Amino acid sequence: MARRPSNDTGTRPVSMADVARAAGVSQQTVSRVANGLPNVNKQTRQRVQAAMQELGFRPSYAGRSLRDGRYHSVGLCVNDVTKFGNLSMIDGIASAAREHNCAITLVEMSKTEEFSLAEATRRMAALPVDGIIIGMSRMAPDFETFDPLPGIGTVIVTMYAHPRVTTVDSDHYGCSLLLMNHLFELGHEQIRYIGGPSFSVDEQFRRAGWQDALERRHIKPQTPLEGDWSANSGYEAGRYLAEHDRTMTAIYAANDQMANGAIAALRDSGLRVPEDVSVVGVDDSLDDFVAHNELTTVRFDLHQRGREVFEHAVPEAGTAGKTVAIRIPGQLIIRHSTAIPRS
Amino acid sequence: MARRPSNDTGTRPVSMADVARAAGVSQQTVSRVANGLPNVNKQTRQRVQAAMQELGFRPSYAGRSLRDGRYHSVGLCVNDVTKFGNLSMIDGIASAAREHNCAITLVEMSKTEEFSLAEATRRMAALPVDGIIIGMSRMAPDFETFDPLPGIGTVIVTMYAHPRVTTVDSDHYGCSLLLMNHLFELGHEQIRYIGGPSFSVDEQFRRAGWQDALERRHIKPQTPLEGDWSANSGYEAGRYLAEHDRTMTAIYAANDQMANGAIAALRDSGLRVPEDVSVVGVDDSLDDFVAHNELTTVRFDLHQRGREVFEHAVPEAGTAGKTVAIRIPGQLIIRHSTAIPRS
DNA sequence: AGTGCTATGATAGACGGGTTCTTTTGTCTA
DNA sequence: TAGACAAAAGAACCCGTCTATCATAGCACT
Repeated sequence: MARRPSNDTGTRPVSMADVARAAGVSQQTVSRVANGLPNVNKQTRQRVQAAMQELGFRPSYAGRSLRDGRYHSVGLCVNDVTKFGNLSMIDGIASAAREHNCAITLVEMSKTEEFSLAEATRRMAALPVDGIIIGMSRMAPDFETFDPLPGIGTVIVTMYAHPRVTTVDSDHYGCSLLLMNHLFELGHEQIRYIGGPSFSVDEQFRRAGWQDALERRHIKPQTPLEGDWSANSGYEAGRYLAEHDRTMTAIYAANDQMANGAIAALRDSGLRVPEDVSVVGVDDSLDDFVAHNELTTVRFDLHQRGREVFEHAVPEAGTAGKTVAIRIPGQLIIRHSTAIPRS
Repeated sequence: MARRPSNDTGTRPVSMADVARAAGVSQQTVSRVANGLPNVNKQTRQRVQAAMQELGFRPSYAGRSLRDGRYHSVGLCVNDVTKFGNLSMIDGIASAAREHNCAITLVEMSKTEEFSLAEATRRMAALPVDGIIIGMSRMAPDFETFDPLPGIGTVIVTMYAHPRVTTVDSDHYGCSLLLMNHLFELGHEQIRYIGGPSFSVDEQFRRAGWQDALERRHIKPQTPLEGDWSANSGYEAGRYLAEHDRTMTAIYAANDQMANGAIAALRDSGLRVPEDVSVVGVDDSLDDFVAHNELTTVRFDLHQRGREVFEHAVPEAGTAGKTVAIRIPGQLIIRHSTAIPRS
């Protein structure tokens, strides 16, 4: 096979040896100059620096990594970059990584194909990473049986706890309790739920929170509706509820986009928000897209989540070892889509 | 300094030599097994594979990269992951990279600090990348003087052409022409413009397209308004126009989010869309957030852009060399926010 | 017995940066 | 002028993978 040329005339990247030859010194002296070590004659140093400049020397990442066994990058595996959850994950982790002077090696799994933790780990492990982060937005078939690779920190971003892997996530269960308590305090009892697709882990926990909150108050949860996170699916669900449920006083939509659709549907059905029906969502994601955003929602601190994820995947100093499950609480943002129910 | 242990008891990753010792074979046999080469006895192969499994062997990325001189990863530098433009860039490039069995090494520059191409290149070059992609959403101070590093493919994602670097972008100028032609054909002439922040490169080209389209028809462009891409800024601009411009029959907002805000403002001002005023946007980004999205807009093929970017950054086979400037046209999506103007 | 094949080992080298040890050179002092 | 000492520079080797030889043993077939 065509190896890259090892002679001097080819396009092989410039190595320390090349610089040394050009400057008429040994390779170690070049190393000393490159790393700012002492014991180099001032003139020699300048000569070497000039040679570096001229040849366009840049140290080989591979050589350096091979030597010190670190890559200064953390692997992140997601299935679909564009989904709000994944995007916010990338953002949060990117800022945590930058604080540690670290890059992110991003692998997007096929959006269609079945997603297994073993496969994701296998692919990440073949890359230059000091830690592995896997976003598990839907339950992986091998979650229970999965064993992390020894010798490399692994974190799964999910609400599920795992006996052998640290998991971190925003508290998708707790956010429901925050919203439901807010609605309870206003006096709502008949609170319908519009959820995301049922395979979604976030959906499962948000829905469980809604259901548990009702049952704790001995209110029978009405059948939850299933959307696909989009505003249109929220609209359809809202329309259905407006026409079929005369007792409902509030809707909890599992994300802001569906909540926004639901609000439009209610208004198209002649119902006022919040006077007739209160609506809440989750994510606080509407601001850029909707003017005068009035939706009561829960905001997650995604940067904090990113930091937690990063620091458990790449344990800085002896922090390693214990497997934990971290749930980061959200913050209730009360706007004007919720009010005391009509009596 | 504390080197990682080179003995067998430490946490040093498992190497081929370790596997060879455990399986009682030579290192070459392990290599043959690892790479699926022939001429290995079936039983020996199994023994080696068992040893690999037990020790948890995975080939060293550094060692392999050092040898083959390739990293199978492409560097991507953006300033803010969450902005629509950057997100769509990551998405498009991720899918192109996956097709080439390649990862993305993502570096997010500080959102606040000044952004120079030299600095971005310097940081990317120290990472495991076969090519460098820089998203230049605002003009870099050193754009004119910038010289790409020799020996590594470099692509800047921007509308500006560069004499020594290949640049690729969606056609942010042409999209304006598409929309303006659509409005002209309907009979509009007084078309106001709501732009993004003026430092944005996308904004500069979208605005230039609007202005040129008008001037080609000998229509004097009215003062463009400046927003910040958000729906709220679009709302304010729309409100201002509704109150101050009685002759306007159409608004071109430089993205969908502002267009959505502008529509809300027009309706709050008692104007109908599209009967009284037509509104167009760019990006086709509303679908998830707004129910019954009726906005006429331009959609860009972001995956095609990603492919172009990727393939110029990592030229597969002798494609290298020529510096080009690629502009990928958008597609006009006509919905129901545009109509024949009131006479 | 000779030929040809397969399986494996031994050894070495390339790749590039960094560390350690050693040698050379230069300067200062007695 | 000799000895002490520090600065400067070089030589060797390691990290792990892969390949290129060459050697050797074993086996089957003619």
